[in-house]
Amino acid sequence: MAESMKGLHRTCRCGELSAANIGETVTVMGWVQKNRNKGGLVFVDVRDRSGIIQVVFEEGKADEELLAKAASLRSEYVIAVTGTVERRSGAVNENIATGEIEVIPSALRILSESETPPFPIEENSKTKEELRLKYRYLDLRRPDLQKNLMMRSQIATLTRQFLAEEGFWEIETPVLGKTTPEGARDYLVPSRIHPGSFYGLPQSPQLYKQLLMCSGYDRYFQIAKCFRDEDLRADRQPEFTQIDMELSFVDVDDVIEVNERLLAKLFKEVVGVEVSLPIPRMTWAEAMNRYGSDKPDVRFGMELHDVTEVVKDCEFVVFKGAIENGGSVRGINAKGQGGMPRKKIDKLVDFAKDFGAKGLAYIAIGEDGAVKSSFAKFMSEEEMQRLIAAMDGENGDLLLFAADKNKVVWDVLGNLRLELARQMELTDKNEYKFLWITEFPLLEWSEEQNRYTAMHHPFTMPMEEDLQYIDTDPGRVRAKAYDITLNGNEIGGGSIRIHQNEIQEKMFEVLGFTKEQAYNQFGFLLNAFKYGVLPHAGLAYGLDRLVMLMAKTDSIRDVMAFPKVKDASCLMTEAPSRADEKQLEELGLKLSE
RNA sequence: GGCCCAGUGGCUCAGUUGGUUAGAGCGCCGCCCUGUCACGGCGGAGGUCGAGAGUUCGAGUCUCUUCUGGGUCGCCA
Repeated sequence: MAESMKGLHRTCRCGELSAANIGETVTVMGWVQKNRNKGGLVFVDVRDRSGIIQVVFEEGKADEELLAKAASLRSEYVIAVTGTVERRSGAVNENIATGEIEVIPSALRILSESETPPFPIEENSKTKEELRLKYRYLDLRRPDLQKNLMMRSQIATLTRQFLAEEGFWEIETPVLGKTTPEGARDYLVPSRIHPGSFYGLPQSPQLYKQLLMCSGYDRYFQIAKCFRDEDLRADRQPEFTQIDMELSFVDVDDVIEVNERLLAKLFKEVVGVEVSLPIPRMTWAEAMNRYGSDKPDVRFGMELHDVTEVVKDCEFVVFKGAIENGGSVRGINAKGQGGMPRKKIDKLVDFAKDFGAKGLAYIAIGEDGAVKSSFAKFMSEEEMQRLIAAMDGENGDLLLFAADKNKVVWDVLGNLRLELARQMELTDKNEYKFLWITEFPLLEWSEEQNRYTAMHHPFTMPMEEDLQYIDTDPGRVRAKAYDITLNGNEIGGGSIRIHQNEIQEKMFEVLGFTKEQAYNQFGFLLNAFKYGVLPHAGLAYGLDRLVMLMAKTDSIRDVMAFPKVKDASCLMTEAPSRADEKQLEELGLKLSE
């Protein structure tokens, strides 16, 4: 039978008690973690978000009724205990923070009973995620999730504090906005008042924050919910949170400077990591050439070597063909992996094929210097030696080569490099290596759409010195865009925005928009730009991903309270669900099936 | 949309080349136990082996289909 807490007042949380409280009378409330009944002596562990405290019911000290009540406690009952804090008369438990004290109770109330939970409420759960997500409210009782969400809260609080001190105003922007065809697929919300019309949920507050700059708000930030209707990944959810900011009258260095100090503060205060400033910068071109990635993990080397020049005259058709088609031949050197069994190398070849490679050429150098290679028969001895030398190949090394269009070669070797690092255990989760990536290409050719698309977004400022190529060679134009990366993850990105109407219109033209289409979609921005628009720039972090890295987990779901599963549904609420006929009718919607 | 992995009592798992009545640990229920904290002792309950079809004298095990969850490619300005 559930009892009332009337007349009781919680004096502190369980884990807040220490030897300093010895002798005090306290009232704690929480969940029964464990009941250890020794007969005339009952130990009850009480848990709340702060930790665990042991309560000891002893025959003689506690009356018979109290002892019987204690014995009746089961896991996850909610109880209130009033008693005195005492030094443990038994052994100290070194494993918990309150291990040298215990509460000797004078009163016990059962505020709520509980069914046996479907899985144990404990740290380092081994229970399948599927079940934990169905009972997320129980999963969230576990200390590891509580720790992660506490860290998330701390990060949000520190961010607000820091940005406020730097002169940023926190301003909310609409969630019901205008749908835009550029970029990711929008979530649509039907309008009841305008049947057939839809709001789009924001993929980011991009346009609103630019307009706020136009309106003179100078510095804005928001911890903003964003939505993208695309397939999920371990680090991607359909709704996620950005730390979003925008600044007026600034250039690249200004944005980077304030953000470096923000990152340094967060890492220092939340995880005790000193970030040495300034954070190194690397151009996109250098990142691709050295690491095959625009978010390189620089905790380890294994850089790409461009060997196109070395092999350009050889008879190996794979290399030759790639070069003749305007591509390149590049390789990576997996140090000490020369003895890798053939089967494992074949697995790497399959891995490479997943990223578009037609194959993977290799040279395995034995400890004795004997060379095994998939293409040795097409090369002279001298060509082989030159290639090995170009790769810094030594005895015991495994050299892997990709030959194709640059984009494919980068992608294949960039990912292969990460896979090998994983196999060779070259990375350390406790090491944090930040890197800015700058000078991204402005545009990207889309085979599917047969046109250029914006690599960042259509409001990104081209680099002045490249503007001359925008008509003749648009792919060559670099952007004033920057990403902040950490250990091979993009944790944030931003750009200087276009603030000249003629450049903005030019941009839409290059993207294949007619003037009419551009005004139809973004007219409010283009119009705003007619009335005194200032230079401005911004940046946005993926908060979930940032917390994930700081909490050292592998899944974004571990740092969100109520995440969705792979097919974007929620196992707990069973959202999304079908709307009833009346709702659909009001919205003017008819389903086709 | 493609590919890969997993699904066996409440939880985590084992289950041999297809072969009697599918096991273990934890949890749960009952009894006992005054210093436990992974408490201990004794006893007990609990399974359509994700679902469906097929092969077979016989399927947890083999085949096909399907469902659920995870990872990933495409996709994600």
